[in-house]
Amino acid sequence: MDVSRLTSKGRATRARIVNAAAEQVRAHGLETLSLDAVGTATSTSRSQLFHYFPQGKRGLLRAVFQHEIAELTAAQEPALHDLSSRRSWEAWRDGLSVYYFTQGRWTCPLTALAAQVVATDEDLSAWLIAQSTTWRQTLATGVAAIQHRRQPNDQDEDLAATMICQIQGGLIMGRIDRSPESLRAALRRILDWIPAQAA
Amino acid sequence: MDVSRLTSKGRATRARIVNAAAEQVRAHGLETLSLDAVGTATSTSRSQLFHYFPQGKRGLLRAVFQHEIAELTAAQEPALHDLSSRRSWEAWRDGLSVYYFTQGRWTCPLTALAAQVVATDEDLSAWLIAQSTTWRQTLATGVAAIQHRRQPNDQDEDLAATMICQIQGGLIMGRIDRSPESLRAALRRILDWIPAQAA
DNA sequence: AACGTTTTGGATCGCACGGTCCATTGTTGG
DNA sequence: CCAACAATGGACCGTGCGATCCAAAACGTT
Repeated sequence: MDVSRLTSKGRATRARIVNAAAEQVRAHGLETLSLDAVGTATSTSRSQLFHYFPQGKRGLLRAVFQHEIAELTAAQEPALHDLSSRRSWEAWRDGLSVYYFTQGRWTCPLTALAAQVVATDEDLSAWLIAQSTTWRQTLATGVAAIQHRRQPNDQDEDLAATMICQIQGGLIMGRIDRSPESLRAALRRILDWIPAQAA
Repeated sequence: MDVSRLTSKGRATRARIVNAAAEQVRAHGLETLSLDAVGTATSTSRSQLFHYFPQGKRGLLRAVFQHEIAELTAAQEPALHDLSSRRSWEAWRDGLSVYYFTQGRWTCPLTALAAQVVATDEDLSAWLIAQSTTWRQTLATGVAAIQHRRQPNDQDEDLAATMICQIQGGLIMGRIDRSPESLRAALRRILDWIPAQAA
């Protein structure tokens, strides 16, 4: 689908579809996402869906993931790209907190969903790997930056990975026992690992 | 299904079905688990499956989860119930390592699967919550024990939760980027958090 | 106004898959 | 040896759902 060829009306419809699909996924997961339901929710017909997403459900799913990850990334800006001070790290963490706790995003197992699709969609899988790698490297750069180093070393990478794992673990455990506490705890202690800023 | 009424032959068939289902889930996830596939793999007919699992797919799934969690628990024994020494903690961690890294269990997102079913099966969900709570409490007791205390306090609980989150995060991230490295790293540093044994 | 393109409606197909049912074969205990 | 019950085979059904297709309406452009 060549998005640039779309009329503004078309773009709006497409966005409506993506939003509705994302909402349904957030609420009920991937398995129960049905094209019919999306159509009903958006008052669009079958042909529209396949018009905007020639790859069908798979294409729609890709759009949903892009949508969600874009929001996750946006929530961390602008701190994410200047993690050289403690204050900046705190801003980053607060951004994440807002993202996860407003509109109940902590129940949205984005990563768990990702773990599902990697088995069935090779392209999407590659894109997701790239995204997660970028995230980790950005954080690692931040860990290096607060120590006045420009290039992250292996230890920084490891620490960045730890932080991400901590968040993801908190998300998924919270999903299981239906409490935001694990995620909250994870975010509470996530800055404990990073070394204090050198004077 | 009253298991005690089963003939030894019947028990064997039932076990075969559960094993095959567990294997398929491990390999391809929940979504694609089909009763036909299980039947083919085990050379059993439709009626057998519904004979042993009157609740159908849902019942089969419950059995699969029980099966998997039993193995996870067994892998941590006997250390899990005497975590009063550093050596014991190491034995525990090594047990987990063996469990996850032999027969490629690190790709089996047990918890991610659990996160899926909690939405659809209330009973199974409750059971899973109980399991995870028990696990956390057992670890918390261990954290208290190595400090010569009998009762875990909130801090011990928190630490136990952290360890579990770390493992789960490592599992799911590894599933996404298709590398056992995150889990390996998580297990490598998991004992760093627990306080040194008092002299 | 006229033509090409985009957007929309909706009927229809095909099929995978969970579940039901009935009949047949095996097994066990009195 | 013979009931009673368990174990097995396999046809059959309903349906949810992704996908295809044929048009028709709306829109923009000259």
